[in-house]
Amino acid sequence: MARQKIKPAAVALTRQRQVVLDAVQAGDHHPTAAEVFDAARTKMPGISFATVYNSLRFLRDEGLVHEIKFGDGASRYDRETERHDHAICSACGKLVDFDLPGTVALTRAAARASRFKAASIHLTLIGLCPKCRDAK
Amino acid sequence: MARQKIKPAAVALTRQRQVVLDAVQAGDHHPTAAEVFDAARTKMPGISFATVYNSLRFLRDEGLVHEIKFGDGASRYDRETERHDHAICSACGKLVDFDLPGTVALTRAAARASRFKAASIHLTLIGLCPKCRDAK
DNA sequence: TTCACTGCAAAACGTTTGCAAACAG
DNA sequence: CTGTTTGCAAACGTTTTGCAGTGAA
Repeated sequence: MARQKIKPAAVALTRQRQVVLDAVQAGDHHPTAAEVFDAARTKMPGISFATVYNSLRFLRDEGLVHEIKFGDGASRYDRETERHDHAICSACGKLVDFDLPGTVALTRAAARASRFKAASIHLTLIGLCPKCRDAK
Repeated sequence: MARQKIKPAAVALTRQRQVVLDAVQAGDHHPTAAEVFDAARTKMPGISFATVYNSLRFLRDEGLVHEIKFGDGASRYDRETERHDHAICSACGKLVDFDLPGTVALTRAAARASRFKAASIHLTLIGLCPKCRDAK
């Protein structure tokens, strides 16, 4: 299968993996695997479900995409791979990334309270997105 | 099916639901549904998988237990129903509850950063539990 | 009789895997 | 030729559901 480079010194990706990566990186959509599959299909009609899953796993392991797992069913995939936080709208389900300042101190406080040696911290806010807040 | 009260003015529970509730409340184990099923079976050998699941959903909806969903497979059930945070050991998988002081201010900061109207905030620390930290 | 709950088996869901064929190097 | 990746279908683990039967009021 043909490979292509994205950039010099970047990982070489197969066409399938490139298509999957593009699907995740298009928009700040946080698509599920099924949505990635649909998007990938429009670019490469023959691509299979298994390949999309395998590719997503590969890209996640390579650090090229971020997998977000909330309890609510399917994993979502995020083009943002740096540490960040999430907010979910309880009305419309919208998921947005945001960055909370001061997470270093927060992590230290959480480590103290839990008596764990902290590696990372995940913070999720449940609430109403601006649109749903205004709609009320 | 026989019912029994836990306390005056508390919800009346069927025997099955009581057994499931007991299984969750025994220890700070954070059992999965499958573990609750096993524990419930020792007290009531005939109880079915479906009934355990239905009971857990019922108890969760009634606010008697707390369901914790991390991405890693099965839901865990927590006897602690008040707001609190979780720490997971990346080495042994141990899950502990803890309480971070100052979450009101934290929620406000997260709401500001995300532009959401906050309802609740969930914080999870990944790291090493005391035992695994010492074992290194 | 009425209504909720149980138990069983089957379905549903998201995800992973076994395997043969296709491909790249 | 050798190792990797694909595509298909089938399997997996978790959870829910359809439905007949049981129990409580």
